[in-house]
Amino acid sequence: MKLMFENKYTRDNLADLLRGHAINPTHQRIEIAYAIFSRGEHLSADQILALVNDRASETSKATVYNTLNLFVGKKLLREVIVDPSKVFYDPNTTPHHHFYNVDSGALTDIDARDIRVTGLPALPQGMAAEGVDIIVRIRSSAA
Amino acid sequence: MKLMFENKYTRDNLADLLRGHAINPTHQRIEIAYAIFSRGEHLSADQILALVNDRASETSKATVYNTLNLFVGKKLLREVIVDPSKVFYDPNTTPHHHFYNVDSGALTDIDARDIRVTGLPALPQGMAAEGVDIIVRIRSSAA
DNA sequence: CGTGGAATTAGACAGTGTCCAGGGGTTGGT
DNA sequence: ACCAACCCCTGGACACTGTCTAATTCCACG
Repeated sequence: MKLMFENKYTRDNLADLLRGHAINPTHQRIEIAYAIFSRGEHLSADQILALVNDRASETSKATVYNTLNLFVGKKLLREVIVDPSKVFYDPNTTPHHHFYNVDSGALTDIDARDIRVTGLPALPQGMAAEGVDIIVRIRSSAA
Repeated sequence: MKLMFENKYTRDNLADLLRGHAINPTHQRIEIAYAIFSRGEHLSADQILALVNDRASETSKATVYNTLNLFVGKKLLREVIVDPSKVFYDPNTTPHHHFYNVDSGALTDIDARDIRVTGLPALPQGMAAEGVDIIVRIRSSAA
Protein backbone atom coordinates (compact mmCIF):
# COMPACT_ATOMS: atom_id res chain seq x y z
CA MET A 1 0.00 0.00 0.00
CA LYS A 2 2.26 2.73 -1.29
CA LEU A 3 1.64 6.35 -0.56
CA MET A 4 -0.04 8.25 -3.33
CA PHE A 5 2.36 11.13 -2.91
CA GLU A 6 5.82 9.69 -2.95
CA ASN A 7 7.58 12.60 -1.27
CA LYS A 8 5.78 12.86 1.98
CA TYR A 9 8.86 14.08 3.76
CA THR A 10 10.20 16.93 1.71
CA ARG A 11 12.33 19.52 3.42
CA ASP A 12 9.40 21.92 3.25
CA ASN A 13 6.97 19.53 4.84
CA LEU A 14 9.43 18.76 7.59
CA ALA A 15 9.98 22.45 8.29
CA ASP A 16 6.24 22.79 8.76
CA LEU A 17 6.18 19.75 10.96
CA LEU A 18 8.88 21.23 13.17
CA ARG A 19 7.14 24.60 13.36
CA GLY A 20 3.95 22.80 14.31
CA HIS A 21 5.79 21.49 17.33
CA ALA A 22 7.27 24.87 18.23
CA ILE A 23 10.71 23.97 16.93
CA ASN A 24 12.78 26.41 14.96
CA PRO A 25 13.52 24.55 11.72
CA THR A 26 17.23 24.80 11.05
CA HIS A 27 19.19 22.95 8.39
CA GLN A 28 20.56 20.40 10.80
CA ARG A 29 17.24 19.76 12.45
CA ILE A 30 15.58 19.21 9.11
CA GLU A 31 18.31 16.82 8.05
CA ILE A 32 17.96 14.88 11.26
CA ALA A 33 14.19 14.79 10.99
CA TYR A 34 14.52 13.65 7.38
CA ALA A 35 16.90 10.86 8.33
CA ILE A 36 14.54 9.25 10.79
CA PHE A 37 11.11 10.13 9.39
CA SER A 38 11.85 9.13 5.83
CA ARG A 39 12.86 5.67 7.01
CA GLY A 40 10.21 5.29 9.65
CA GLU A 41 12.53 2.95 11.52
CA HIS A 42 13.86 2.81 15.01
CA LEU A 43 17.32 4.31 14.92
CA SER A 44 19.97 5.00 17.48
CA ALA A 45 21.78 8.31 17.82
CA ASP A 46 24.93 7.06 16.19
CA GLN A 47 23.01 5.60 13.26
CA ILE A 48 21.36 8.96 12.74
CA LEU A 49 24.70 10.71 13.03
CA ALA A 50 26.10 8.43 10.34
CA LEU A 51 23.08 8.92 8.05
CA VAL A 52 23.14 12.68 8.34
CA ASN A 53 26.84 12.91 7.61
CA ASP A 54 26.73 10.33 4.85
CA ARG A 55 26.31 12.68 1.91
CA ALA A 56 28.30 15.55 3.29
CA SER A 57 26.33 17.90 5.48
CA GLU A 58 28.64 17.53 8.45
CA THR A 59 26.52 17.74 11.53
CA SER A 60 28.24 17.39 14.85
CA LYS A 61 27.59 14.71 17.41
CA ALA A 62 26.48 17.29 19.96
CA THR A 63 23.85 18.65 17.61
CA VAL A 64 22.46 15.23 16.88
CA TYR A 65 22.10 14.46 20.57
CA ASN A 66 20.70 17.88 21.38
CA THR A 67 18.23 17.67 18.54
CA LEU A 68 17.02 14.19 19.39
CA ASN A 69 16.43 15.21 22.98
CA LEU A 70 14.65 18.31 21.78
CA PHE A 71 12.42 16.24 19.50
CA VAL A 72 11.59 13.87 22.35
CA GLY A 73 10.70 16.80 24.61
CA LYS A 74 8.44 18.20 21.89
CA LYS A 75 6.78 14.81 21.37
CA LEU A 76 8.03 14.46 17.84
CA LEU A 77 9.90 11.29 18.67
CA ARG A 78 9.71 8.67 21.37
CA GLU A 79 12.58 7.02 23.19
CA VAL A 80 12.58 3.25 23.28
CA ILE A 81 14.69 1.71 25.99
CA VAL A 82 15.28 -1.97 25.35
CA ASP A 83 18.98 -2.27 24.81
CA PRO A 84 21.24 -1.69 27.76
CA SER A 85 23.81 0.11 25.70
CA LYS A 86 21.87 2.61 23.61
CA VAL A 87 18.59 4.44 23.23
CA PHE A 88 16.47 3.99 20.13
CA TYR A 89 14.38 6.79 18.71
CA ASP A 90 10.97 5.97 17.33
CA PRO A 91 9.27 8.22 14.76
CA ASN A 92 5.95 6.56 15.56
CA THR A 93 4.41 8.46 18.46
CA THR A 94 1.06 6.73 18.39
CA PRO A 95 0.40 4.28 21.22
CA HIS A 96 2.18 1.06 20.49
CA HIS A 97 4.54 -1.52 21.93
CA HIS A 98 7.49 -3.55 20.69
CA PHE A 99 8.89 -6.88 19.78
CA TYR A 100 12.59 -6.88 20.50
CA ASN A 101 14.70 -9.52 18.84
CA VAL A 102 17.34 -10.23 21.43
CA ASP A 103 19.71 -11.78 18.92
CA SER A 104 19.61 -9.27 16.10
CA GLY A 105 18.54 -6.19 18.01
CA ALA A 106 15.66 -5.66 15.59
CA LEU A 107 12.73 -3.74 16.94
CA THR A 108 9.19 -4.17 15.55
CA ASP A 109 6.04 -2.29 16.37
CA ILE A 110 2.96 -3.80 17.95
CA ASP A 111 -0.13 -1.71 17.50
CA ALA A 112 -1.64 -0.89 20.87
CA ARG A 113 -5.18 -0.71 19.56
CA ASP A 114 -6.20 -4.25 20.44
CA ILE A 115 -4.11 -4.63 23.55
CA ARG A 116 -5.70 -4.73 26.96
CA VAL A 117 -3.83 -5.12 30.19
CA THR A 118 -5.91 -6.13 33.18
CA GLY A 119 -4.97 -6.64 36.78
CA LEU A 120 -2.55 -3.76 37.16
CA PRO A 121 -2.52 -2.53 40.75
CA ALA A 122 -3.39 1.03 41.68
CA LEU A 123 -0.61 3.54 41.29
CA PRO A 124 1.29 4.58 44.39
CA GLN A 125 -0.16 7.64 46.16
CA GLY A 126 0.36 10.92 44.38
CA MET A 127 1.74 9.28 41.26
CA ALA A 128 0.50 9.56 37.72
CA ALA A 129 1.25 7.13 34.93
CA GLU A 130 3.31 8.59 32.13
CA GLY A 131 3.02 5.56 29.95
CA VAL A 132 3.02 1.81 29.81
CA ASP A 133 5.69 0.10 27.77
CA ILE A 134 5.33 -3.53 26.83
CA ILE A 135 8.36 -5.26 25.41
CA VAL A 136 8.11 -8.78 24.12
CA ARG A 137 11.61 -10.18 23.94
CA ILE A 138 11.88 -12.78 21.21
CA ARG A 139 14.55 -14.97 19.71
CA SER A 140 14.84 -17.54 17.01
CA SER A 141 13.12 -20.70 18.24
CA ALA A 142 15.76 -22.82 16.54
CA ALA A 143 17.44 -23.90 19.76
CA MET B 1 5.46 -9.72 58.06
CA LYS B 2 9.04 -10.35 59.14
CA LEU B 3 10.82 -13.54 58.38
CA MET B 4 10.83 -16.02 61.21
CA PHE B 5 14.49 -16.81 60.63
CA GLU B 6 16.34 -13.57 60.52
CA ASN B 7 19.44 -14.82 58.77
CA LYS B 8 18.06 -16.26 55.63
CA TYR B 9 21.10 -15.28 53.63
CA THR B 10 24.10 -16.61 55.50
CA ARG B 11 27.28 -17.25 53.59
CA ASP B 12 26.58 -20.95 53.86
CA ASN B 13 23.09 -20.70 52.46
CA LEU B 14 24.34 -18.56 49.63
CA ALA B 15 27.07 -21.05 48.78
CA ASP B 16 24.40 -23.72 48.50
CA LEU B 17 22.27 -21.44 46.39
CA LEU B 18 25.15 -20.88 44.00
CA ARG B 19 25.96 -24.58 43.81
CA GLY B 20 22.31 -25.25 43.10
CA HIS B 21 22.71 -23.09 40.00
CA ALA B 22 25.95 -24.75 38.91
CA ILE B 23 28.08 -21.85 40.05
CA ASN B 24 31.35 -22.40 41.85
CA PRO B 25 30.93 -20.46 45.09
CA THR B 26 34.00 -18.28 45.52
CA HIS B 27 34.50 -15.58 48.13
CA GLN B 28 33.73 -12.76 45.75
CA ARG B 29 30.66 -14.41 44.30
CA ILE B 30 29.26 -15.02 47.75
CA GLU B 31 29.87 -11.41 48.76
CA ILE B 32 28.17 -10.18 45.61
CA ALA B 33 25.24 -12.54 46.10
CA TYR B 34 24.97 -11.40 49.70
CA ALA B 35 24.96 -7.75 48.73
CA ILE B 36 21.97 -8.05 46.45
CA PHE B 37 19.99 -10.91 48.01
CA SER B 38 20.13 -9.62 51.56
CA ARG B 39 18.60 -6.33 50.43
CA GLY B 40 16.17 -7.76 47.95
CA GLU B 41 16.34 -4.49 46.04
CA HIS B 42 17.05 -3.57 42.48
CA LEU B 43 20.68 -2.51 42.35
CA SER B 44 23.01 -1.36 39.62
CA ALA B 45 26.47 -2.76 39.10
CA ASP B 46 28.19 0.23 40.60
CA GLN B 47 25.98 0.14 43.67
CA ILE B 48 26.90 -3.49 44.18
CA LEU B 49 30.55 -2.69 43.65
CA ALA B 50 30.33 -0.03 46.36
CA LEU B 51 28.48 -2.32 48.77
CA VAL B 52 30.91 -5.17 48.35
CA ASN B 53 33.93 -2.98 48.88
CA ASP B 54 32.39 -1.04 51.73
CA ARG B 55 33.74 -3.11 54.61
CA ALA B 56 37.01 -4.05 53.04
CA SER B 57 36.84 -7.14 50.83
CA GLU B 58 38.23 -5.39 47.77
CA THR B 59 36.55 -6.91 44.79
CA SER B 60 37.46 -5.58 41.40
CA LYS B 61 35.07 -3.95 38.99
CA ALA B 62 35.73 -6.65 36.40
CA THR B 63 34.73 -9.38 38.83
CA VAL B 64 31.52 -7.63 39.76
CA TYR B 65 30.52 -7.29 36.12
CA ASN B 66 31.58 -10.82 35.27
CA THR B 67 29.74 -12.22 38.25
CA LEU B 68 26.53 -10.32 37.60
CA ASN B 69 26.52 -11.51 34.00
CA LEU B 70 27.20 -15.03 35.19
CA PHE B 71 24.30 -14.85 37.63
CA VAL B 72 21.99 -13.59 34.92
CA GLY B 73 23.05 -16.42 32.63
CA LYS B 74 22.37 -18.92 35.40
CA LYS B 75 18.95 -17.39 36.12
CA LEU B 76 19.89 -16.29 39.58
CA LEU B 77 19.24 -12.64 38.75
CA ARG B 78 17.26 -10.79 36.14
CA GLU B 79 18.30 -7.71 34.23
CA VAL B 80 15.88 -4.81 34.27
CA ILE B 81 16.36 -2.31 31.48
CA VAL B 82 14.50 0.90 32.19
CA ASP B 83 17.21 3.49 32.54
CA PRO B 84 19.13 4.39 29.43
CA SER B 85 22.38 4.70 31.33
CA LYS B 86 22.59 1.60 33.45
CA VAL B 87 21.25 -1.89 33.98
CA PHE B 88 19.51 -2.85 37.19
CA TYR B 89 19.78 -6.33 38.64
CA ASP B 90 16.72 -7.87 40.22
CA PRO B 91 17.02 -10.66 42.80
CA ASN B 92 13.37 -11.52 42.22
CA THR B 93 13.23 -14.00 39.35
CA THR B 94 9.55 -14.84 39.67
CA PRO B 95 7.32 -13.41 36.92
CA HIS B 96 6.65 -9.78 37.66
CA HIS B 97 6.72 -6.32 36.16
CA HIS B 98 7.78 -2.85 37.27
CA PHE B 99 6.77 0.63 38.18
CA TYR B 100 9.57 2.98 37.28
CA ASN B 101 9.60 6.38 38.89
CA VAL B 102 11.02 8.57 36.16
CA ASP B 103 11.98 11.32 38.60
CA SER B 104 13.67 9.37 41.36
CA GLY B 105 14.73 6.29 39.43
CA ALA B 106 12.98 4.09 42.00
CA LEU B 107 11.89 0.69 40.76
CA THR B 108 8.97 -1.19 42.35
CA ASP B 109 7.72 -4.69 41.65
CA ILE B 110 4.30 -5.50 40.26
CA ASP B 111 3.27 -9.06 40.85
CA ALA B 112 2.44 -10.72 37.56
CA ARG B 113 -0.08 -13.12 39.05
CA ASP B 114 -3.18 -11.06 38.33
CA ILE B 115 -2.00 -9.49 35.10
CA ARG B 116 -3.47 -10.49 31.77
CA VAL B 117 -2.45 -9.06 28.46
CA THR B 118 -4.84 -9.67 25.61
CA GLY B 119 -4.66 -8.77 21.97
CA LEU B 120 -0.98 -9.45 21.40
CA PRO B 121 -0.38 -10.45 17.79
CA ALA B 122 1.19 -13.76 16.86
CA LEU B 123 4.94 -13.89 17.03
CA PRO B 124 6.91 -13.54 13.81
CA GLN B 125 7.66 -16.85 12.07
CA GLY B 126 10.22 -19.03 13.77
CA MET B 127 10.42 -16.83 16.84
CA ALA B 128 9.82 -17.77 20.44
CA ALA B 129 9.01 -15.35 23.22
CA GLU B 130 11.68 -15.09 25.86
CA GLY B 131 9.63 -12.91 28.13
CA VAL B 132 7.25 -10.01 28.33
CA ASP B 133 8.31 -6.95 30.24
CA ILE B 134 5.77 -4.37 31.27
CA ILE B 135 7.10 -1.08 32.56
CA VAL B 136 4.72 1.51 33.95
CA ARG B 137 6.51 4.82 33.96
CA ILE B 138 5.22 7.03 36.73
CA ARG B 139 5.95 10.46 38.11
CA SER B 140 4.67 12.68 40.85
CA SER B 141 1.26 13.97 39.77
CA ALA B 142 2.05 17.32 41.37
CA ALA B 143 2.59 19.18 38.11
C1' DC C 1 24.27 46.37 6.94
C1' DG C 2 25.01 45.60 12.22
C1' DT C 3 23.58 43.50 16.32
C1' DG C 4 21.92 39.99 19.62
C1' DG C 5 20.14 35.73 20.75
C1' DA C 6 19.84 31.14 19.22
C1' DA C 7 22.13 27.20 17.14
C1' DT C 8 26.20 24.68 16.09
C1' DT C 9 30.82 23.00 16.66
C1' DA C 10 35.09 20.49 18.27
C1' DG C 11 36.82 18.50 21.73
C1' DA C 12 37.17 17.46 26.51
C1' DC C 13 34.89 14.94 29.81
C1' DA C 14 32.10 11.38 32.63
C1' DG C 15 29.95 6.98 33.27
C1' DT C 16 29.13 2.19 32.09
C1' DG C 17 30.74 -1.90 30.69
C1' DT C 18 34.34 -5.05 28.23
C1' DC C 19 38.84 -6.84 27.26
C1' DC C 20 43.34 -8.49 28.12
C1' DA C 21 47.52 -10.12 30.06
C1' DG C 22 49.36 -11.46 34.26
C1' DG C 23 49.15 -13.62 38.73
C1' DG C 24 47.03 -16.71 42.33
C1' DG C 25 45.00 -20.46 44.34
C1' DT C 26 43.12 -25.09 44.16
C1' DT C 27 42.97 -29.72 42.58
C1' DG C 28 44.54 -34.02 40.85
C1' DG C 29 48.19 -36.95 39.12
C1' DT C 30 52.56 -39.00 39.91
C1' DA D 1 56.15 -33.15 47.81
C1' DC D 2 56.10 -31.54 43.19
C1' DC D 3 54.10 -30.18 38.96
C1' DA D 4 50.61 -29.01 35.69
C1' DA D 5 46.16 -27.61 34.33
C1' DC D 6 42.53 -25.06 35.27
C1' DC D 7 39.65 -21.55 36.97
C1' DC D 8 39.20 -17.21 39.09
C1' DC D 9 40.55 -12.59 40.18
C1' DT D 10 42.93 -8.28 39.29
C1' DG D 11 44.30 -3.64 37.49
C1' DG D 12 44.36 -1.06 33.85
C1' DA D 13 43.57 0.01 29.24
C1' DC D 14 40.01 0.42 26.17
C1' DA D 15 35.42 1.32 23.59
C1' DC D 16 31.21 3.43 23.51
C1' DT D 17 27.31 6.46 24.64
C1' DG D 18 26.05 10.65 25.99
C1' DT D 19 26.90 15.46 28.19
C1' DC D 20 29.25 19.79 28.81
C1' DT D 21 31.69 23.97 27.67
C1' DA D 22 33.62 27.74 25.44
C1' DA D 23 34.08 29.63 21.17
C1' DT D 24 32.18 30.42 16.72
C1' DT D 25 28.64 30.90 13.20
C1' DC D 26 24.16 31.72 11.73
C1' DC D 27 20.07 34.30 11.04
C1' DA D 28 16.21 37.36 11.83
C1' DC D 29 15.21 41.80 12.87
C1' DG D 30 15.70 46.62 13.18
